[in-house]
Amino acid sequence: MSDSNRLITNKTNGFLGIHSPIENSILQMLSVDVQQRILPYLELVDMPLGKVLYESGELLRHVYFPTNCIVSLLYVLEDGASAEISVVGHDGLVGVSLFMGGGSTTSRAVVQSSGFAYRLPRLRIKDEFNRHGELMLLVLRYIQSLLTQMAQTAVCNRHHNIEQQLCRWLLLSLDLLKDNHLVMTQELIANMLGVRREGVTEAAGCLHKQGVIDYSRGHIMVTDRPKLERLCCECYAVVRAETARLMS
Amino acid sequence: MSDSNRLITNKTNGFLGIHSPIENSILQMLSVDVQQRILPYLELVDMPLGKVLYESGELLRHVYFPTNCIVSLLYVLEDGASAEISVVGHDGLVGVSLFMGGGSTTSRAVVQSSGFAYRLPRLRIKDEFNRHGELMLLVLRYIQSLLTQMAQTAVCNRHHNIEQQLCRWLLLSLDLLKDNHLVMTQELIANMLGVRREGVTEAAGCLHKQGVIDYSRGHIMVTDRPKLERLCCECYAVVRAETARLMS
DNA sequence: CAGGAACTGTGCGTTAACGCACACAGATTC
DNA sequence: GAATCTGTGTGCGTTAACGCACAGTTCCTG
Repeated sequence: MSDSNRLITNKTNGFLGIHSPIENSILQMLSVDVQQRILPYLELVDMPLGKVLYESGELLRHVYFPTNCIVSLLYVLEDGASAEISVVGHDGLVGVSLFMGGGSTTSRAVVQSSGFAYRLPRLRIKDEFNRHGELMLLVLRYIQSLLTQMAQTAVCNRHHNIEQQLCRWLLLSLDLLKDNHLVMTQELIANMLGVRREGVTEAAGCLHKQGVIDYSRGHIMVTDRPKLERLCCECYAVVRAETARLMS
Repeated sequence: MSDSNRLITNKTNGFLGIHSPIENSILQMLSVDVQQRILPYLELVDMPLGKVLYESGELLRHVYFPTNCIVSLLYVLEDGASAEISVVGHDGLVGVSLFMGGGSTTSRAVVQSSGFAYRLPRLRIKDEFNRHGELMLLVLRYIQSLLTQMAQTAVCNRHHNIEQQLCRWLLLSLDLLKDNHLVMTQELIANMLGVRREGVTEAAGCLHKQGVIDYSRGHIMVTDRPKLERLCCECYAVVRAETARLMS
């Protein structure tokens, strides 16, 4: 893991120059006023694959605004079984429980796709939230979209098969990336979906046969997105529409 | 349904006298100041079994503070399949999306156990929320406990069997009632859990054989709660602990 | 009190996902 | 280029839940 981290850092350092906080939708939607208040405290951080932003029950120290990375919120059971309940990218932020008074959650936040994020110390973001201005309104709306995503995931877990869920997962991830290329093993996807690795292999095989995706050894390319959407259950469209309504 | 509604109303009218807003934890936790502001607009409403407070996508007109009733938040799929993602009683409120700016959610709220609730018109509660005082802080903490409950439900759906989930459901419902008696058919429980009615029948039969519950025709009595907790998956305890931490 | 509705019990065959074991192939290391 | 590691493919038997059909039982209603 440490080797791949170093690799990612080296490879991506070159992009530091083009990075800007406005690559995150929430930061971008703030007025110049607010931006000027928080910009001095924003810190650009590397988000290598597998990095854990916080563990269940742990006090949150920062709120993260992803730019080109993806973060998964995972619930892990005592026996190690897990399930992803939400996925956050440039359209959101990680650490909502800071705003709600809990200071911690029962979930774990893990980087699912490497990249960068801006982060702000706990106290700074709380100060801004406590002005009860734009940031608060935005965050509240974002929390509602989070609720929607979690609820839809719960129903999807219950009623839809692995292939449908894989489609949903691919589409949600794809929306957070610039291209149609995912760096992700089937093993990790299985952890996210809370199913067996073999189940993902089979589902991915089906999608490949139908000409929807290509993949090999930790790389997935979506080659026919429209078809992917047709094969998917309704859950993706519901989440997408509600998120658009709330965050537009 | 209309007949049973009338019956419930008649039976419970006698209790109207002892009803008070402070039977709802959130209303009770508010200072006299806030209470005095909102009390004039609080309306005691009958909550008969099956009453729908709002449908998916519908604009919310009131926020409800249950006293002795239980409300389920259900997600319903296009094909009619459903799953309960949260259950609300005297410890919470129904209609959080009013506070978050959405005005509606993709879920449906249904009375799962008849009783009463106090409700407040949309604009009144928004006014109070916008003072950014106690009510806001309480609501935010409540929203976080809701997030926890939803997430745990999602994981439980994925990894635990029907019997364990039934135990969780029974315990969560029991905590919201004064006694150990539930008025609920296996058919309805199946809808909540998103499983077959026969599956619930089988699980309930197992619990009965083990001396944990008695039931017949829409009535369930929990006779050995400690044992019920032992048979349950961890999900109940996690939710309960986190709710206690947040709302104490 | 007869008829019907609502609720629960039971017994199939079917299916999706599981757990496990192992084979195979691309990538990395020495 | 041999050894090794990581990621993927595959083939079992097993299991939990499903879908369906129907029987039995209690309760309500006319």
